[in-house]
Amino acid sequence: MGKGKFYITTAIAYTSGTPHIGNSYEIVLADSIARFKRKDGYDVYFQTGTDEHGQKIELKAQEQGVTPKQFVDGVAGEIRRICDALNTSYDHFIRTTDGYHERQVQKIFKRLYDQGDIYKGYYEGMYCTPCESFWTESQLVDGKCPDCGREVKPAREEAYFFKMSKYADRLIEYINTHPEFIQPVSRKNEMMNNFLLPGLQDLCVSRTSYKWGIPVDFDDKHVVYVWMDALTNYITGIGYDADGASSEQYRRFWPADLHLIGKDIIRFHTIYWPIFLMALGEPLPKQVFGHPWLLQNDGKMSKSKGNVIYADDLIDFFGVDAVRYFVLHEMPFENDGVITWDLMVERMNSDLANTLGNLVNRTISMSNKYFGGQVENKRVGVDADLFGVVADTYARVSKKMDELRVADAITEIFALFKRCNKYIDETMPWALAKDESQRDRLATVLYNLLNGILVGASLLEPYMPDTSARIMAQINAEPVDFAVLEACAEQGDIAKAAALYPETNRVTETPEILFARQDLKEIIERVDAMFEARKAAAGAAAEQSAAETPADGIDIEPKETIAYDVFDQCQFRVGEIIDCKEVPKSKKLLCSQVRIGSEVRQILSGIKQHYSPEEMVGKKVMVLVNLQPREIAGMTSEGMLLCAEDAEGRLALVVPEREMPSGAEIC
RNA sequence: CGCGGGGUGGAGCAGUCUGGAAGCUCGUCGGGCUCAUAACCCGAAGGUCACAGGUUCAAAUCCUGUCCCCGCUACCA
Repeated sequence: MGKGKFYITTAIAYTSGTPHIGNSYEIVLADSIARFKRKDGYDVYFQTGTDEHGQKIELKAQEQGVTPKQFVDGVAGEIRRICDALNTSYDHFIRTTDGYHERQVQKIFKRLYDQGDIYKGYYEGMYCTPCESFWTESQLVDGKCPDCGREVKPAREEAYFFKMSKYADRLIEYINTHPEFIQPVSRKNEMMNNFLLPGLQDLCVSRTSYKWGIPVDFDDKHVVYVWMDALTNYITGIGYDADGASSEQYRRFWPADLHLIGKDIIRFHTIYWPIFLMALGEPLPKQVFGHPWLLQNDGKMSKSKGNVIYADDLIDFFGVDAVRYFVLHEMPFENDGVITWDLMVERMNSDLANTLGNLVNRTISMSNKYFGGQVENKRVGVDADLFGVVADTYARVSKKMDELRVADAITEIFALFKRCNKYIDETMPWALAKDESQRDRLATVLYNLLNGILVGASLLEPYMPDTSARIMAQINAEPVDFAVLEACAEQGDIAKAAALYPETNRVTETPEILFARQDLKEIIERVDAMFEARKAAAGAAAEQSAAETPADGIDIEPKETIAYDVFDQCQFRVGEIIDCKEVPKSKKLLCSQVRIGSEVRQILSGIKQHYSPEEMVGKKVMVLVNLQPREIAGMTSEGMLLCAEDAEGRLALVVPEREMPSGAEIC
């Protein structure tokens, strides 16, 4: 009876900040698949969790003045709460700071080192000493550090590397013989052409530049590279042991049947992860699906604007199931989907309230009105078309789910509800009710509707579990087992599919509204109010943090001490801005004409967000005049205007404290 | 500037791989119905499938070139 096991994972969420609705989409998608597979007879294991190491988190924690662990505890808790709020049915929530995971990562690293797949070498690149950063040739700007613009020099640093090249051929072979491995297939060629076929470079799998990671236990200067740490969650979470003492659960569920991930991290999951597994001698996951993104359309999302949409907001406005319906329905297979309040309201009203909610409501009303809530199947009349749809929908949905086309699967279910609505108009129960001789036909019609709703609501359970349960309560029935629907479909037993509703049951006397229609104008007003409040809160927080800044100012990274003659090489003069324009293609640049003594120079500055061209004109400012001219955004800049910058990145031009002529030397 | 994704009736999309009568949802207009959440059902209008060439009996679909839009990135002297 069982169909075997099904192990599904989401990517583990990076705990650098609270996820917005676009990030939360993945868990809902995974949940709908997990729930479908469970109902479909599989032994499902569904894992999600959080990825909690790395430099970025170390920095964020530092900024907030807490330890990295305190920081990730907060964010991970929040992420888990959101997963729960979205009613997702994960079996295990793994954190990469969990003890069992960290121990296994260390063991795995040691084992790969012992067997020669990981070797100690040197990371070589261009190094910027003040920034403490390595850069690749392609990242350099004019051969200089892209961050600070200073000289970089070749440097090498001890690091551990993984011999990717050793396994590349085997991976190419695997990908070629398993066309279903990378989904959508369009991604497969990208990986092959860009990484595998040109030749895989060995991967640097340790870091010494930060501490917040899993230490390499035999060389504790190093921490394990975050991706190696993160990817292994898929096996450590179900009991893998690098020394061969893996759990029974691991032996049952590995390899994973589906890794659900965002399209941006396909490379890690289809190249590095399989190769790590090969090195460990473990089988490869059966399928990796890189799903598209759910984007927010109405203006750029940003915390300072206060218009980021979180899962919580949508749940407040529309309820969990409407949110689940929306994100699943709006996400096509290969292209990014869009989320707007207009679209939410439209889906809510036309699909959930009108098509589904109203169907259930009118059917129950009529059942009560004409038969006191208990409808027998009198089997009078011919309703082949309706029966065909009822009997067929499971197969259609199932096929779409096999292709991971969840949005299309839901559409199939709603096609059934639409067919039921049409059936009401075709049969006109209210007309039948006026003719006593049609009483059995009337009962048949209502029975068929209840049966159609039963089947549709049963199929809806994986996507909208609460709604499914609410419909069941209203029609007083248990969800139909998928095995029954499958059997009907396979045997072409339409008669059975048309008689699944228990006719001795009585529907509720007081049908509640499943989904209330929403007024777009009202929603928009509430949304605006919410965003305004948030914006104000963000502003207040910023002010408070500014107020908290000590009166004696801010601290910055000190530079090396320099000799006087180094300073003396720089020539600063007072310049008067006589004209200023925006650089059209740039978000940051203003182009000023600056009179310095008798000459006029063109100077570009990244201060568009702080000064308008109008207010620039007439200012006398401090100019570094003997800087080598440079092309920026297609224009020449002959010098540099000097600014002070505060902790929030606000800029202020440096001007002479009392009136000075243009061209005066600053020394 | 680099990389990626797109341009199909008013809006959002499918169809493009494997050429063969241009489809879905929403909106609009007209009609029907009154069981129901001003809901439901039917019908209509509306598209030179971004543009220009080419291949073909036949192109939204294949080939070549061009334009435009979006995301990331770069530009902060």
